[in-house]
Amino acid sequence: VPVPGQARGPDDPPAPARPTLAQVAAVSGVSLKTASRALNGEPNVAAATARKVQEAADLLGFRLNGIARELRRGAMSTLVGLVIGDLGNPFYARLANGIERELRSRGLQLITASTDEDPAAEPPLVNALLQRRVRALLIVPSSEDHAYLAPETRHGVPIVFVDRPPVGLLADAVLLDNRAGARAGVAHLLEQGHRRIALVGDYPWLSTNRDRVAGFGDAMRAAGVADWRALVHEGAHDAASAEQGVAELLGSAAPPTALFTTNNLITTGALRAVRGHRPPVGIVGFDDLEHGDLLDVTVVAYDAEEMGRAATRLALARIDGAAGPSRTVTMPTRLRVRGSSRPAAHPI
Amino acid sequence: VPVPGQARGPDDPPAPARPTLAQVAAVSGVSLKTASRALNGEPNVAAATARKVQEAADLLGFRLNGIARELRRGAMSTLVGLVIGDLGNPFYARLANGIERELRSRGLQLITASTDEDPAAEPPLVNALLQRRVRALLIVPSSEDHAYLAPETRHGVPIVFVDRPPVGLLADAVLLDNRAGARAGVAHLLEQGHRRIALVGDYPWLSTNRDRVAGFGDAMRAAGVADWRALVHEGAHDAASAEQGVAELLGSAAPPTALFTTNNLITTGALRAVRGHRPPVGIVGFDDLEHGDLLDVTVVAYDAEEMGRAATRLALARIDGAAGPSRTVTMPTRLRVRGSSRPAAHPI
DNA sequence: CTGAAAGCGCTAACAG
DNA sequence: CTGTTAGCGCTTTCAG
Repeated sequence: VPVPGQARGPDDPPAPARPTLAQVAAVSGVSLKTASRALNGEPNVAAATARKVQEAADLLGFRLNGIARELRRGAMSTLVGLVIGDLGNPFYARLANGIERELRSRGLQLITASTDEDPAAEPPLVNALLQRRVRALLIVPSSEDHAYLAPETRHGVPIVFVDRPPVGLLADAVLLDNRAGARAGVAHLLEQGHRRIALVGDYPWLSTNRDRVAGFGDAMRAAGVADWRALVHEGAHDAASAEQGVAELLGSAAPPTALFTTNNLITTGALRAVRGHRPPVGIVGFDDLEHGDLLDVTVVAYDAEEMGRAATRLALARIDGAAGPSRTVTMPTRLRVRGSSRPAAHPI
Repeated sequence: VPVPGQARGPDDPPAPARPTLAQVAAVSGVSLKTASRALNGEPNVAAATARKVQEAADLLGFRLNGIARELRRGAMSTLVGLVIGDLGNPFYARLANGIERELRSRGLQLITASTDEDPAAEPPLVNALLQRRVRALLIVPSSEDHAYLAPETRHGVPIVFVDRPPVGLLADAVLLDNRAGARAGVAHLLEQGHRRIALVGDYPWLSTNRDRVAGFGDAMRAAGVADWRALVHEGAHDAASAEQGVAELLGSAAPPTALFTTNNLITTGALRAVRGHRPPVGIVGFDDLEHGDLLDVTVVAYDAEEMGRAATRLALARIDGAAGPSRTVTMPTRLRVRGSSRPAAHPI
């Protein structure tokens, strides 16, 4: 219930201009600098003066202008920029969450820009963030060449790549051990007796996808499946296209007995497609799912939030002046075996 | 592969100070203002001059200082602030995604701050955002009194409340029809023959929870279940506590035959607790789940991303000068019936 | 303990 | 088409 007299809405008269420090100083009868000192809690201000200034500030509804302050203090904000695909993808959301948490502990704030995975959208967004003088930049790159960022690193803006490595640029990065993770997941399916394992993958130009396909190949070759390339089906980029792709695979002449899906969205689509299918189709997916336990699906898991934190720590270290060569942190994955990788119904 | 000579890393010598517009002007042999015009694509600049300036800028690695620009242009940024619980919750992530998309179409950028649902964390975060002179503020409030924001609305910063209404303040808001949604969900369970339906709820002081409990009461009373209050179990705030709570309920002397869970996290916990339980326990949950279709769970659904967009539109309208009384947009919910609300095994 | 002056990097007015 | 002057709101010298 709104408190009459205190509460008020957007219906009231237009905005009076915001009071400035000069006005606060005038009202409280001190100089600009004294007002500044008082409001910033600096020492060497008489208690009575400080109180007077504070009262004037409250009366006027004064709020320090952070833009002016930053300009004066050297045009460096307390903002850290993040460029990602889209926040709607749980992976990105968890990543952003980890980053935000780590930043918060340092009094920094996160500013997010989404590319929708459009490579052309990346440079303008990065540019907008740099223009805003972000303290550091975290990027899950969608573009294929990052040489355009070189002038920036030269001016001391730390840039950290997350999930996908930089191309044409040396920079800090936090990556996953995609190849080993995929290899372990596929090896597990092979151990269960599967041989005709189809890989359902994302766009082939994504480095993560390439590495996961490579891991798939490693495992298949090791198991003596020579024609594994014929089992690779790339090009899905969301749950819907993955679902359709898997449906087609299952309807083909020699359907796979198991699937290796290279990311969370594709796994979701695949799960939809195989629902109720007889005989059951084995599945191992890369990326943990929101409800992976309830869906009883075997996954190659890792801690996306920790990835975000690790990337942030790299950036913070650079902000703190850490020099030295660029570092790459590779995060491990862990095979989380659940019901979906059940023994093949019809081992060959 | 890094391109030698172009690529470089953080290992190189310390950051030369960033060049300013004055330096670009000096190098290209024009005045400050001409350089400004050229770089901003303003008219009335000779093509040759523009080129010269651009070259100097590229050479120096010049990047316009957005902070100085904003200060000069009136100390109003192109930032919109969002204060939410945490990005890790899929609901918040979807909301943020919708907001970000809507903002992007207007060239505005999103800055996010998480409270972790801690009421005390809210005011400082809001303050930090206002100090940064955000163009508008979107809040999913966790605090219980928003009178402290009154001075801000008076200075023309549009504030929009999302998901939960403001208290002690008149402001625009986008809310859900929680009560009707809950009523419909519970009515559906009643229609399936359930009578002993337990509500598993969040903290009782959350307005959304209160409204959903009220809707539960509406439906139960209408069905003649007088002692419905005894079936209300509030206080869960995450999946783990909900799981434990439900496990206890199911182990009690007179276990419920069905559950109404008041948000996504609680539904997840409940699903874990009832897994494999005999006889099966009916479930209707508020909030759609990431994999609701695969989990075959009946939910009271709504479009969280659209909620974010609607809230952003309200804010944009105010930015564009819309006056008038504060508006509240109430978004409808939709009962999405799936398998988990199966007929009661033992109707009373 | 307090104040006056200078200036962060840029753009808005006004001249030329 | 181009240049000069002023000043956004604040903090930082440097003097009292």
